[in-house]
Amino acid sequence: MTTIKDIARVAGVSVTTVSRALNGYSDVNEDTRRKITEVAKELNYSPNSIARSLVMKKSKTIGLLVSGFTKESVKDNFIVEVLAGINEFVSGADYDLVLFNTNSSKQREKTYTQLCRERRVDGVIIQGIRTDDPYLHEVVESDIPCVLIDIPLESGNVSHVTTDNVLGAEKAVQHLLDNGHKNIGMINGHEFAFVSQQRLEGYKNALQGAQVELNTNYVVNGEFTEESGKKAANALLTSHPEITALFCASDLMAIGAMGAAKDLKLQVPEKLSIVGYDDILLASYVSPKLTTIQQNKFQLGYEGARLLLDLLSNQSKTHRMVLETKLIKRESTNHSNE
Amino acid sequence: MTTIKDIARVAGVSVTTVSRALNGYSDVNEDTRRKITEVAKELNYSPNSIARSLVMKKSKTIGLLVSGFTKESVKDNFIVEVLAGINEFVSGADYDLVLFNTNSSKQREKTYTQLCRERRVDGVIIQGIRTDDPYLHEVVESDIPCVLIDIPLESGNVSHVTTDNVLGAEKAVQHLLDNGHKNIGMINGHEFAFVSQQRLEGYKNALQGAQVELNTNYVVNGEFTEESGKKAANALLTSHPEITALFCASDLMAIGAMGAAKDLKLQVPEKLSIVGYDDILLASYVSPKLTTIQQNKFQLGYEGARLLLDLLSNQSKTHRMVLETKLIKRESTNHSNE
DNA sequence: GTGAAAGCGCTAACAT
DNA sequence: ATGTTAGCGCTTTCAC
Repeated sequence: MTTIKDIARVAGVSVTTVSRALNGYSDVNEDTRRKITEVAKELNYSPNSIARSLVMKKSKTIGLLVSGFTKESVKDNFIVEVLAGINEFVSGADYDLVLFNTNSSKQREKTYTQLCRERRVDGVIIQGIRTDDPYLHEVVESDIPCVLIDIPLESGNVSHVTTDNVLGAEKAVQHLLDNGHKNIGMINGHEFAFVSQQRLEGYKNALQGAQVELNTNYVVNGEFTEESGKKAANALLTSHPEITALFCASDLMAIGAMGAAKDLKLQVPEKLSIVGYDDILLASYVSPKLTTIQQNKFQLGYEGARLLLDLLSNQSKTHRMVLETKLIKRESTNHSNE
Repeated sequence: MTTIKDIARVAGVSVTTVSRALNGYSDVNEDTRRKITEVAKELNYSPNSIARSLVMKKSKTIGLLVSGFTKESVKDNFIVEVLAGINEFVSGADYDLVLFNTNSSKQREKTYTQLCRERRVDGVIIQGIRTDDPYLHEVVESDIPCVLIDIPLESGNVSHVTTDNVLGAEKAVQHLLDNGHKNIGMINGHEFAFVSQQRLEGYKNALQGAQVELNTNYVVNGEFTEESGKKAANALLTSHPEITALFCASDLMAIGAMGAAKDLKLQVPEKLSIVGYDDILLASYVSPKLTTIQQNKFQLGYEGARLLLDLLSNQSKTHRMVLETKLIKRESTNHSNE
């Protein structure tokens, strides 16, 4: 591997000059620069970013802490889409991404903070980590600049991006109410996700706005997965046959609920309306196609990356970004027959 | 940020001793080691992997060159699953992954080789790159250890992992033949993927084995996408109404073909049998559910990572790994009515 | 406009 | 068992 030292020798100049020439400084003679560039090409030189990082104390990398690159959780393409958004923004800014092994099958010995500090990432984007994860709080409270996705925390060096979950859930339930439904069940996610609380709040808001009394038995928790949604729906529909509509806090759970309805011989949407949340790819492929609340996952990643880079350049105007959601009416909801 | 120098000062030893103590060398007094570990913890020390990489000339990172983290190509979860497999294997071996910006929207100025050399990745895994990509050949011919996924090239420092595409395609077509189909069309991928050639070969083999004459007009190319599959199927079925079965080189194209069949009022599987390739998530959610050739994407990534680490440790027994595929019979294929 | 020298944080001979 | 020293490849004062 050739170094600037080699170039310096061949070009007959000092390493300082080589460094400056290659980095485009203005105080170097154009002839010298040309010569140096030429020699660099000749020797097939590649700058050593590691050496540079060491002296500059910046690695030009941003860490990615996602739980979900496991075999199981591939079903919602949520992560990939967010990643695509991050990648898109970051690639314009000459940063690379390092993917941390959050979900090692081996016993995890290092905390997220350690991971970040050892690799000397300039910042980190965190997604899909449960709020009861102790490592999460450690990294948030550390001095590492971080952006949280769907976790509403802020401070000097932490920003977050999320969608308006309260309003999103409200839209979903309002849509059901508009269709004449009164007995509306909710299948929420687990309690260790902020979005769960928020979507529950939206559910309550909508009912209240329509003067429909809240029946707490109508709300059950799943785990955001298809299987858990199916189980929850089954339990709910069996014990409360008067329910004519279901709002699910994720599309995957909604799809599970559709399965439960099928088992119970409840036609969707004739006998049971279902609205999901997320608008994952699957939503428009299942039949009936799922009515859902769309959130722009790509944008979530894109804006998250933007917030982080703002943080890194100290030009952070805001530490918080809330994106809009949209109701996508498809085939799984219908007028109530009651 | 505290350094081993700080630790050395506080503990009253030299930096060498600190280094050796922290790295678990045996030639250090246990009392000294205890003292040093203690001070390290006290000072909240994190080793600087960048400094270490510089001197060790190993970065303990492996690069990931995938084309497909774009907004559009999120549909098949192929990439994520492979990634999950890579991540799983690599995490057991204390390597981190760096994701390169292959598909920058900005004009790409650096070749893959440059990307890898600058970051000093120890090796690279390449996936989803078209065979006509000039950068691909450059990196393969470079001295960077690399593993190719679904690109059958080998040399001293390049291995590859793939599935048995010839046999896979053969199984698919054989299944159709077994069901009495004679006029079997094929929607292949584009010519810049090795798998396309191989699957075509499998198609031909199966026909030949059944003494069915090859009609080259029955084979058309798509782009592996749903839209292209739809278009290709439409053209094929319109110009050759005698076709009763379709073998598609990807599930996405098969789903597109199902759309085309619907438009043409051809019932699947009653009037038209369709078999796909990949077994992506969508395959079991569309209706009718898609009969397809399953390939284990997770394993593809897992074994790819293994091959790379073998390469890096010079213990590479083999540079080639071919995984088996499996026919998954679902609802999109049926006996021919002819 | 260019160079000499110091130093980023670490490891690894080579002493002792 | 521990310390001294050099050096990985680069950037950056500071001097000329």
